Amino acid sequence: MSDPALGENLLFLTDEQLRQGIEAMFFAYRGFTADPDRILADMEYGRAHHRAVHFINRAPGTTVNNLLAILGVTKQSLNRVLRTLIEDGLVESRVGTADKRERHLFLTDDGRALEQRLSDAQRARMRAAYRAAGPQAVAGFRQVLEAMMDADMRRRYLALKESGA
Amino acid sequence: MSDPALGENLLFLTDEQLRQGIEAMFFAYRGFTADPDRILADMEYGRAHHRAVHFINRAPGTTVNNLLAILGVTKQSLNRVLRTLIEDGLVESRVGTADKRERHLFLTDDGRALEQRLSDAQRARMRAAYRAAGPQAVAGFRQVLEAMMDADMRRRYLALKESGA
DNA sequence: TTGGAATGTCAACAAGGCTGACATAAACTG
DNA sequence: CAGTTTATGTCAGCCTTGTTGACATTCCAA
Repeated sequence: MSDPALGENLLFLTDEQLRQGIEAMFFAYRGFTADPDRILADMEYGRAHHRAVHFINRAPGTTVNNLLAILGVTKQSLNRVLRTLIEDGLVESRVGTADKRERHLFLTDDGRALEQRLSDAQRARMRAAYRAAGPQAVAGFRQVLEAMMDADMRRRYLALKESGA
Repeated sequence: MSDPALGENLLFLTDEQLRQGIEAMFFAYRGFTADPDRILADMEYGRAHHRAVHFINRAPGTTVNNLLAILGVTKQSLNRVLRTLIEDGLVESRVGTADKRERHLFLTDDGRALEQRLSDAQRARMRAAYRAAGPQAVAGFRQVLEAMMDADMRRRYLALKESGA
């Protein structure tokens, strides 16, 4: 188990190392969501609205079904969130041209403004963490996260990554 | 912004890189919680129970107040969870000896059994991700996560890490 | 003895998940 | 064309897990 005479050094796979990684994920995710959460707490919105706005901004014109798959929630849950965002004029829903059953989602100017506020806050923390850890650590960070995803989520993540840059 | 003639290569700090990191965190955290969630779904328990059981196992005899601070929830929320765990015989609450106001929390044999099931599942995914990414990536992963935490959470995380190994 | 700390409990509420059932319109298929 | 499937929306209700506020108990410490 802890025999250092292995052909390869596998000490990073001990239960204790894994547990530390698990706890690091837990505490880090709290920090990750803390700043946008603080902004949203002053509004009638929550984390679910943030996620919707983020991915609509990321893929303008996305359909409801696509957003559903990315977010991994039910249409009822998403619809509740989208309805308020549309009512409040942050999101616009346009009937599809090719397929009129589909609704294509876009951020309005107000929606983009909110998205900016939220992602500025979240990126600021991310940037500080990246800068503190350095480019090599960041590469490792991304590798481990990708390996941790479910296969279908990894596909979606990689597709977004491609489309972005 | 994207001038490659900088003294240091800071391309890993572009908004696009940061956004990819943000999305990686989102998708990876879903994977991170998926396996324990599946186990808990078959019981009357949720993710909050998992967290409580995890940290009681990690620091046996911890007080309610300490657990409160680690989990970052209100005592009412935690109490609801603890009550069911105690009623179901998974957690034991012992009145403190030095300070009889305090309750010290311990897992029972049944509690340890559940903790094992949950952490085995979570560690299995973590182990696969670690193995796929390799030790150097894991080191970077941990560095970035630590830098992402709030300062007080980082203190708690490091204290746990010390105590563990 | 009195004030404050640690804990527990009751009540009420909100966000955001979920399921099930049903409606509508559009597209597809035989 | 008739029937089925798909995409979406909506209503109703439920669960978990977070919140606040109020109040009781117990006990330590000044």
